[in-house]
Amino acid sequence: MLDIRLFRDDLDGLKQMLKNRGYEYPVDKVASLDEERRRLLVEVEELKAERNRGSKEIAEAMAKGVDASHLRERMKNIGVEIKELDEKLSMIERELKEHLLRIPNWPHASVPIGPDETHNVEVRRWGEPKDFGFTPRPHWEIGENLGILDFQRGVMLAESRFTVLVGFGARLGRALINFMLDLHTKEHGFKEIEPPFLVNSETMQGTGQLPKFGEDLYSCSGEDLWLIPTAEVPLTNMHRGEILNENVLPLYYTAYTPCFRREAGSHGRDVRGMLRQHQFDKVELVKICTPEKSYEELETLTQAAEKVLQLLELPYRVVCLSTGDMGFAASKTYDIEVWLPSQGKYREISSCSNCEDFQARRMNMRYKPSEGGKSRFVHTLNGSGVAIGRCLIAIMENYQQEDGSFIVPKVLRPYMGGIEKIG
RNA sequence: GGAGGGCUGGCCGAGCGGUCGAAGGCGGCUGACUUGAAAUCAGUUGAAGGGCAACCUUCCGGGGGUUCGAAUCCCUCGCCCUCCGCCA
Repeated sequence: MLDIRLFRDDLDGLKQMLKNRGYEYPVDKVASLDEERRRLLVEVEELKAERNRGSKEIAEAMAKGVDASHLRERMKNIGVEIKELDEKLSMIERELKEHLLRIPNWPHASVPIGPDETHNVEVRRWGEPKDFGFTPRPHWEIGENLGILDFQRGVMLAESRFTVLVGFGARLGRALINFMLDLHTKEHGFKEIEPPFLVNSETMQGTGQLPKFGEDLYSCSGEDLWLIPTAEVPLTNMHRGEILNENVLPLYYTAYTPCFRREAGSHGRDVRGMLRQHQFDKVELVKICTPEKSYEELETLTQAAEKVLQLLELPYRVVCLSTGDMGFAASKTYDIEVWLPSQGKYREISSCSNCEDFQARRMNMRYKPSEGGKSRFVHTLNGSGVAIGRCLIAIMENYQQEDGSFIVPKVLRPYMGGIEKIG
């Protein structure tokens, strides 16, 4: 949620910002609603002040035994007026809030301006794509041949975009989860959390999934519960509505959770294999910090995610998303893209964002500065550290051998009972 | 699912329909004492919105109602606790 003051002070800047993001929004309407709101507020507050004075007078008159019926009559009329204005006001406030909840975050000045992913800027590369000496197979071939990925049964049990991991496939997934959680808790200072996988709509609104993106979520019929599309949702909402002491900041949280996404807008994309699933595992990283530190924290958050790929010895690159490619809640996002030999492309495996105070404002999550003064909104950041399924794909493809087997990365072997090769 | 009890400021906790944003305590902050700290004493300390400001308004789980006036009375929803039932 943006600060309503932006609609008063920088309406033109706001319009340009939305244009950069490829959004259309009637911001003039929002600005005039805000004006209307303030006009009504002044009006109704004056009446309330009068009623408060009048009520006090009535109390005093009654104490003295003086008749106050004429005053009561007048206050009664004012009461009716107040009620009407209050109703009008709360309608406008609801409408205003509804608008604010649907307007995306303001990108940071350092974000490249452009309509889509073609304007993303590569920041750095790590590792060298391997020269195989044979045509590398896609992960679905490797996985099916080894009997560790079962796509048919995924469809049979659920529907398309569900996969069953079998035997060493399942075990490798579990190894990756443990490896990543150990790394982030032991080396990067994150606290491990196991949050609910279903959350209520207020929580979904806090991070920005609702009200605008409900069609991307799975919900439970007859209950106000939604399946989380990422652990970012429960982790970031951990302190919703709280005023934190500055000395507890920054907070670093990590969690393994499954993630559930309808993938409503991606029919026909990545249908083959398990690159894009309705359910996938992920280890997530979340930071809650002061505004002064958040961009520094974004760099170290991204580096923490990169460390996973470095230890797994998977080639990757980091790109800074352009205004048109960024998510709704983000001010700045780095995507980490891992090399997929079968596609000859780098593909997203992690997305690290600074949301500044956009989510904090929705969640009303603030901190009390140590040096005193008014409480301020915290900044929130999140990043995948990293997606398990896509990591599994990257390992199978980058470590594949000509005979159809693949090598287990060294750092994972302790988690795999010492197994060095699958197949 | 059944029965009962509760929800008040950062935390704990009192509160008669009017002078209650709310006693008291803890915590925080400031000062005194101290070489410093602790202890002690004194003072101070909620949030949001509107306004240049003085100031005004709102907030006692959410919503609604009664009333000139609601933390206080009524209705409703939510959550928490205790007991019973069921259960990994």
